[in-house]
Amino acid sequence: MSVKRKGAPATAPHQNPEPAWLDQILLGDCVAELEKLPSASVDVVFADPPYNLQLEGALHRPDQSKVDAVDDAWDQFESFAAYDAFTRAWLMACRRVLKPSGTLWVIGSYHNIFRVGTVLQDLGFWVLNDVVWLKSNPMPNFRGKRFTNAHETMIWASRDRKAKSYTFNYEALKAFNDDLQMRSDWTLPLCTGGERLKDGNGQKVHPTQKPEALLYRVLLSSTNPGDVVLDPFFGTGTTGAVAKRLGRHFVGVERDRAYADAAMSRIDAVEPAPDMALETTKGKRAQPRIPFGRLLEAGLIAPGTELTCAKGRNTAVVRADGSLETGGVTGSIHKIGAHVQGLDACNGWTYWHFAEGKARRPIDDLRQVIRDGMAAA
Amino acid sequence: MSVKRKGAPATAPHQNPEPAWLDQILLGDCVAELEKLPSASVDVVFADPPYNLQLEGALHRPDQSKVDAVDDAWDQFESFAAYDAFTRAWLMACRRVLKPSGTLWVIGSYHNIFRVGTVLQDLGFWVLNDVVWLKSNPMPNFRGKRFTNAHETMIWASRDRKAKSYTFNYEALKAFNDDLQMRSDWTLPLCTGGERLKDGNGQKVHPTQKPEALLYRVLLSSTNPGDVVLDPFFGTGTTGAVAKRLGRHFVGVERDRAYADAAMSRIDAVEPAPDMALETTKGKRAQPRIPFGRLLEAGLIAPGTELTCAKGRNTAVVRADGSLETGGVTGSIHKIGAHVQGLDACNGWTYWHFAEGKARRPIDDLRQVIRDGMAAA
DNA sequence: TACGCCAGTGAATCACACC
DNA sequence: TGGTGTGATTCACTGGCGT
Repeated sequence: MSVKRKGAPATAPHQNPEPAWLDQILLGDCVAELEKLPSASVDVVFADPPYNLQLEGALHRPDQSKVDAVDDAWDQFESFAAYDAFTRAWLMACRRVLKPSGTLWVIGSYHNIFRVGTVLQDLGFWVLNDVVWLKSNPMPNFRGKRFTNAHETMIWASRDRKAKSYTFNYEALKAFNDDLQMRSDWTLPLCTGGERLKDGNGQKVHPTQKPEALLYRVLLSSTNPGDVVLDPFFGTGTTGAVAKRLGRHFVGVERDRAYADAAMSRIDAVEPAPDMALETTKGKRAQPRIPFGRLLEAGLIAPGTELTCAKGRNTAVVRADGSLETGGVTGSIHKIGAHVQGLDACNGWTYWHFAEGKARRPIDDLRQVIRDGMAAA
Repeated sequence: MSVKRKGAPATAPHQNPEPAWLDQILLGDCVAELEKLPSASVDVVFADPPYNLQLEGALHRPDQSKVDAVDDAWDQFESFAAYDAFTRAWLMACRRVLKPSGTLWVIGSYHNIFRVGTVLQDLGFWVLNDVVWLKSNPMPNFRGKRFTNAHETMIWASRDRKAKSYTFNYEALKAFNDDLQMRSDWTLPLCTGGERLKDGNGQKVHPTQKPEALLYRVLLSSTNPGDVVLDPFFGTGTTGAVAKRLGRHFVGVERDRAYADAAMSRIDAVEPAPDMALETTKGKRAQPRIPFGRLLEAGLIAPGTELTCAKGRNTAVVRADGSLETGGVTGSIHKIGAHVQGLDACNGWTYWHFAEGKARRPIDDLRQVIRDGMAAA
């Protein structure tokens, strides 16, 4: 059973006819549906499996609004063992349909990615890279109990350790990345705004829709035009939409008919236009911010150092966490700079100075040392 | 057997004597050595285990110079199963010596981190975050067959799922990061230059020496001054050096005497930061609790006073016992604050305001008056 | 039309002391 | 041990509405 696409391109009579499952969504359990495909028939797998989040109570923002948690039934597993068994089953099914030179991508978070990586290695896949998706606009940590969970991890692996010449479009990626080798960290925003599929009530159709820019990089790097990309957890079809846009074929498997229907109409609306898309997806690696604490880590300022204003009139002492202390008041370089001047705001980088011999230099000079070091590398 | 440190601070006679293993390097296999430590004796573990790299043949740069790969004997394992058994053994040993409220950090790359993460979850550790170290100056990929491997992954986990109040210096990290909460991606350079330990021939002493900046952030976030940090793969002692600098105790285990010797002289040369500079920013949670009734006792609020929300729309009257009354309903400042807004919860301290002239100020300001008085006394 | 303000929201394993 | 009550806690971005 499958969801048929409309307006599938006609196959020219002199070519091999395309298999019936191409550019389709197979409706059903992914392991069962994959059995219907011939072995060694797809070039790349991209999989976004359930993460097995283990949430307890509801979480509220500081303003008391409720966080819309991912509590769908498809994300519930009884135990790590059950999750491992599930993972093993779908990875084995994917391995069978992958061509020997094929590669596989899986995305996950710390809840599940270690399990997936271990199973995948045990099955004989060979990890080529792990790639981290750095979210430029992640949800904050509302209770102040952990670091902001600001990234997800993708594993990129070949089918076998001795895989024959898997596809990696090194030069294309380098050109894409302003003539620098593409790194294993990709900074991209979440899928929001007009790209996010909404239902008639304005509610999101799928709780974990991935941004097209992510799939764009994945497919650009590891597939060629005309390749077949399998997504065993198709959801609302981001993989299919980007595949079509880039002139790749897709096969999706999805259990939920509502997701599959949304995916199919979404993909039908896609215009293949790779050249234009390249422009919109391309982005420089965001220049990392350098917080004041970085100067302490780098040993450029030691805890206990006294900073002064340019004239030496106001002073403050640097603490290990990068906060300043003066007259019993503590805060960031900016807050304390404002405080000692009786102002609302202050640029601490230019206000505070450190002693160098008899001279005083702004701490901004030290930040420049860090930036120069990063640029030189 | 251990490597003794020089100039260990004398323990004052009236204090509990420090255990003999504190601020020492235990020379030997980490599982065997850890058996000598009492259980529940360390606050945090930082582990940089062997990576299980499986390199075949030598890797050459485009100019044919040989890359100095990590191919030391200690980094070779026969199989994933052997690596998993090794991982299980040292993680179990660490778990025994960890305090119930302790946390553990492990750093690794895609070669081993999935194995480590899985074993750690299976042993009952509870992952709090995975943190990626983004290398600002990674080694390029010379063959052009993969993405530049530009990051490593750290797992931060509590000893148990229901761990009691593990240490996370949220406010300190926020101050460190220019008043934004710290994210799970940290951009830091590799350990190079003067920080990198070299032997008499200018060769690096250890192949995978970690930058002190990385440990600075780890220890600042998850330990307090005086805590004990265990590093079961001590190497050249980055963990010990930063621990000493930040006023934390360390225990190291290292199998290789050359590494241990290099570590000990390195640590002896470290100058600890002054105690005063080790004080870090604390949030309201660290402040003593003041019940609302205390404001009435202190005469800062009189019974019968009318409180309002910030905009003056909702009102309530203070009763002599510190409860509020509005529309016939009575309860605590929090309960009534929630009630008038139709919410489940509310922080009454910030919700309710008192009149001062024409302005309204939150009752939290009055609480601060009491706290300031306590601090002055 | 431009701009400012306010409300809404995103894969989240998000208290703890006290009785 | 569990139940109860206090009260701590958010970043980047989008979209709608009002001036």
